[in-house]
Amino acid sequence: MPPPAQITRIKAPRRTEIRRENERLILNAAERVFAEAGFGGATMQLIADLAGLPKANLHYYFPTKEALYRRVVQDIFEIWLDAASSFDGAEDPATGIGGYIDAKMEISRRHPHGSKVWASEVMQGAPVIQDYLETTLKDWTDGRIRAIQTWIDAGKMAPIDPRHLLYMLWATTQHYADFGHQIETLNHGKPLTDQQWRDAKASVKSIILRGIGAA
Amino acid sequence: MPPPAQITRIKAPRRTEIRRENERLILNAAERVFAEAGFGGATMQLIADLAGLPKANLHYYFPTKEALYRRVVQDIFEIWLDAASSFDGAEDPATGIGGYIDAKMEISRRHPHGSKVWASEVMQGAPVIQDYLETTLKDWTDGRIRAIQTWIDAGKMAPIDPRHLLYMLWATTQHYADFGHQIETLNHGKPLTDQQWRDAKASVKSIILRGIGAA
DNA sequence: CTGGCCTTTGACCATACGGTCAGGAAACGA
DNA sequence: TCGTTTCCTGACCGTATGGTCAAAGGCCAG
Repeated sequence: MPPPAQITRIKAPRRTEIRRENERLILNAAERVFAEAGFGGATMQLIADLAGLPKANLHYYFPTKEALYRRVVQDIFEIWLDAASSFDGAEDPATGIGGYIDAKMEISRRHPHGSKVWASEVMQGAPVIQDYLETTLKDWTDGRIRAIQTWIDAGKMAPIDPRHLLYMLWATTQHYADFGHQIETLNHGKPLTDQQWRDAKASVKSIILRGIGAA
Repeated sequence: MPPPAQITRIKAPRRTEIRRENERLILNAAERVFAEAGFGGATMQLIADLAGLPKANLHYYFPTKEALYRRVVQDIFEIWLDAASSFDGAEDPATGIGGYIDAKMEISRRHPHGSKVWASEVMQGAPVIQDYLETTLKDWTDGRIRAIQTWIDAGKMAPIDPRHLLYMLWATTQHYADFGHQIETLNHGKPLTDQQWRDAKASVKSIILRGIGAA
């Protein structure tokens, strides 16, 4: 019979510094490798090398490759959902949707690997995050559809099907991350400059806002 | 020294019926498996099972997994480029771009697996078709940009950056294939009906054509 | 200093994968 | 029918991968 260890255990985790640091290291490496090789093509050895840790150490922090992958996808999903704040509380579609486009374009720029992992996961039928699609994403989507419908009913924008508008917003903004390599190739092999990113945002906003009659 | 066999060899391939049929079988299976598992996650065994052939038979027609994959990607690229015909010879943007949207949406519907394979390939840095991006795709893109610019100069549409317009067209239309699973999940788990596909096409065309001032 | 926990890691294992090959079966022209 | 080419396939092989483990190393409270 062990002594009453609960008292000690109940305390906040004692020394999470090393753990936090190493998990961050591993997750960063994993995000990149999963994005560049897909789940099936990624190897724990590759992730370990990129993180600068021995492979066995990865399994100390994440029991399986699947667990690590799941965590990467979840992290991205969080970031992605947070962009919704731009949407909420906006009086008119130009502000709400324009802000959403800006936010999602910024995510595509800052987290291109994450976006790719997400895209791969969904393309393959969402084997690990199907439940998220059915619950969180569905609720989120329903909410925004209602918001858009309110704008339409108030005559603030044209009567567009809100669902297809959302798909267009997702597709267009994420394209700059997921197909960044193609865009870079068509840009003389160079990444977009600050100015080019501004142009991209402006072009997207211009077309869509005018397209929904909210310009 | 062998007898002069060249005379026989020079003839058109004698019996291609079986070969053609089996290659088609294999390519169809491969397209699906590569789409659903990615290159790294796909196995020759899986493709063989889906094609209804023993694994060794695949290697008779396609020497390596890479060769098979390359062929799948090339086939998709062909189909994808052919949609350009809608673009060409159109007098005004509504016809040209509208037709292009219709054509690409139809491809997303008919070849969702191919679109996914293409997307994965590009997302992973186009390791096998980088040369296509730099040559064929670049030329194709430059040509369409000129066509769009002509429309702009003729006052037939608003002065949008043609490049970003193209990206939006690609992103939006391919989204219905690449993220088809997500769309299906948000559609009560059911694939889009004929009517819903018509609505999707109409919505996309409506927003974009109005967005570029060509409605 | 010391005891206990967290962390690290090289060595190891079972499995699954891409690919090979030899020998046989069809298919076809003559 | 015969000879030649194409096609088929079970058995096999080397390798790489995800994961395990036990022993060592480090860190901190008491």
